[in-house]
Amino acid sequence: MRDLTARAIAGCPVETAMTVIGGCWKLTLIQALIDSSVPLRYSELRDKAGEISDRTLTRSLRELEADGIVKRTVYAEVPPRVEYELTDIGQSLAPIIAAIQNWGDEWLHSYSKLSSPLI
Amino acid sequence: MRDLTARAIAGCPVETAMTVIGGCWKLTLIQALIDSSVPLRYSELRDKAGEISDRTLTRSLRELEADGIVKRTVYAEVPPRVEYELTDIGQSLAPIIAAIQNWGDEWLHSYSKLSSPLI
DNA sequence: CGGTATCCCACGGGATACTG
DNA sequence: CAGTATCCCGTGGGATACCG
Repeated sequence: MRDLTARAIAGCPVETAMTVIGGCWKLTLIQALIDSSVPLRYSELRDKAGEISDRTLTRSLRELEADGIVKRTVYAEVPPRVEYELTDIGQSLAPIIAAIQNWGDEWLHSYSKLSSPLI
Repeated sequence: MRDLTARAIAGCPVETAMTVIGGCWKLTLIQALIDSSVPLRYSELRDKAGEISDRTLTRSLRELEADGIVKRTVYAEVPPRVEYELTDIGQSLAPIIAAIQNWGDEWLHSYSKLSSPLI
């Protein structure tokens, strides 16, 4: 990827967005938080996301936190509890994700028509 | 990335879309074709995209073609001429790209407020 | 003009094991 | 419970050189 800070941020907002929400899991995690509308714990996110590995889940969440998309709250309890929720700017991704989702459906239909059946 | 065929296509349309339009250059190329509204030649796309390498440009275009997003037309002339244009499903990405672009702008503003100035 | 070929690197992501 | 640590691999993308 072209240097995210120099090119994406200075030049093209599309690339900025793709950098921030890029990586296959991030939209999935954001979607999970949108769906729940209430803060989710680490293990809840892991369950909802599917087959994500702990390492990838942690890294994705930390990047989303660093980019201001999610808010991470640690409760000093035993056993430990950590909750994740969307920030305002994170919430504002909802319509985009919905649009991408619809387009993905459309694409799938048109694609399966013009080529041999998938799988 | 989780196997694009098995998981993305079978499961989640968001991942399907991200697979098809993923990679940092694809949206940029699609955007260029949307902006022009007339077929573009290879060299025109290269100029509009910015600093893309030939190899990456060719590969991206071929993938977009394989996924039914762009149509590639070769004219048997000397010197050779190849034109690229969006398919219908490719055109339908326009609102999504616009949405992503707006979000990228928004994010940039909110982000530069909550952290130290970029660059 | 519109590509290929070859080589190389960075990084997202998985697997496994371990911990405060 | 919510992670870290370590290792490994596939792929996107750049650099350079060459071709019909």
